[in-house]
Amino acid sequence: MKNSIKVERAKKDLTQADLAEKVGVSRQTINSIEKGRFVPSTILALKMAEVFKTSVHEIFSLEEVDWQG
Amino acid sequence: MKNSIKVERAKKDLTQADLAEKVGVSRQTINSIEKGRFVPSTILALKMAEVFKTSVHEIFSLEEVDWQG
DNA sequence: TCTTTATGTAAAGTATAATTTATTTTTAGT
DNA sequence: ACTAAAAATAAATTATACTTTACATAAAGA
Repeated sequence: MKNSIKVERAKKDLTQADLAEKVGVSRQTINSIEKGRFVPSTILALKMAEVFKTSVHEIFSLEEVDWQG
Repeated sequence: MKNSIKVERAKKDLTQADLAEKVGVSRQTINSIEKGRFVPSTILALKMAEVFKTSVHEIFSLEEVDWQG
């Protein structure tokens, strides 16, 4: 799964720590998601969408590999 | 978090088992998510949206309680 | 009634999301 | 070059999504 968290943060001028605080997780969790190491829960994705005032689809998108396995 | 999986399944005439097979999880996992016992991963939510040909937001929505805690 | 299909739950186990603490590396500003 | 903020990463721990197996119930049809 790809994500555009870094771009959305830039648009709103938010640091990873800022975003973490707004959605209620740790700074490292945001970093791990942004780097593609963790797949966030749907609740967390919806919260990010709300903070960025956009849709989940604008932030996260499936890749072919996500349908394999 | 609320969800309208049952309604979306009805629209597409899919059983829990049908949906499970399409998104690659077990039937019990679908049941647990539909009943609100499990919060799905963002990958799973995106797959459901694709199967239902709609958005994650149409299927899942945050409640006040999700922002507490 | 008997059978089949769909659903709801539960317990035990595995995989992984998320936390905490900590260190290192980048980046930006002066 | 120096400093400070931001970002990247890691190890250990905790919480929880998801699987598997299993059983129970309700509805519909033969």
